[in-house]
Amino acid sequence: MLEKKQIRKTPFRQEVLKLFKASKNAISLKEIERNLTSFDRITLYRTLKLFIEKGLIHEVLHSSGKKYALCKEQCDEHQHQHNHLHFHCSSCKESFCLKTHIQDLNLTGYIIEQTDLSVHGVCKKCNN
Amino acid sequence: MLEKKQIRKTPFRQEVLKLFKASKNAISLKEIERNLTSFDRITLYRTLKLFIEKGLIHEVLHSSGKKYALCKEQCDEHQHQHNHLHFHCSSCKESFCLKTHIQDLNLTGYIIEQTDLSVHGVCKKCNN
DNA sequence: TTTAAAATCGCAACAATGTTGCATTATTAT
DNA sequence: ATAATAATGCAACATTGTTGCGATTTTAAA
Ligand SMILES: [Zn+2]
Ligand SMILES: [Zn+2]
Ligand SMILES: [Zn+2]
Ligand SMILES: [Zn+2]
Repeated sequence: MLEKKQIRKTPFRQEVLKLFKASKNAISLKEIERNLTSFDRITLYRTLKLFIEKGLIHEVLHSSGKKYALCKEQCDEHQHQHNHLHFHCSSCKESFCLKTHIQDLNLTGYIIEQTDLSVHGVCKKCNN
Repeated sequence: MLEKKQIRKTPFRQEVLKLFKASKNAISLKEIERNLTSFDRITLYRTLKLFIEKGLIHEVLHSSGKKYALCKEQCDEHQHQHNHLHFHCSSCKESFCLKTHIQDLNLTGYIIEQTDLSVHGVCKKCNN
């Protein structure tokens, strides 16, 4: 998986990737740090930056901070192509990547490279 | 305008609001700081926080940092209700609030409180 | 296998932004 | 005018982002 994205395989990167694979939802920097046996802050920073650049993970933006999640689509070093939305639950604070289709946006004259749809509310589980 | 949003009128807040009124697009913290005659970092931080809480301005999220823009809709202390998208131009680095209609999202079981659509690309002006 | 090149890592150092407490000052209502 | 209330300015600290550089590790070549 790392090789496929042209990322050199190292023990630390494998551990970080393993963490992402085990995470159902997007995870914050703190959550990542908590779940690593040991880590260097800067190395982790550069690892995440590289993973993003290579199209392995993508950022999930939120007013209170960033989260990160594996890319499910065909993202690469040139572009992130996501057609899913990010749902932020105000109750459990989780951020989900949900499949959806964003309509064609009527933006004549603009070149659209990437769209990100962020939705805030209460998720299925918390709405029971 | 401040009174309408139940924000106490002070010289500093008036100057910040004036800045927002004069800005066509969303502005970053640095841009705000650059355009104030003098400022205290913490007071500015709290002013922006208050303006957001009271529904006077809204955050415009971007991977490289936040920007802020006046709310054009009927936002208040309870909720921000935006139906526009944020276009981030990779050329001029400006962030525009553009009017659009977001389709009904097929999210059965979820409670939707707020949606934010962020689009990255090249704006009209830079695409000439 | 040995060696050289290239990339990664770990640390220091610093920048930017976010956040709280508290004493002082300004605003508002009585 | 006075008292209550809120805003301000400062110190202090937390979090995250970012770069440089030497040491270490990985990869490729000889
Ligand atoms: Zn992606
Ligand atoms: Zn996602
Ligand atoms: Zn708003
Ligand atoms: Zn906007």
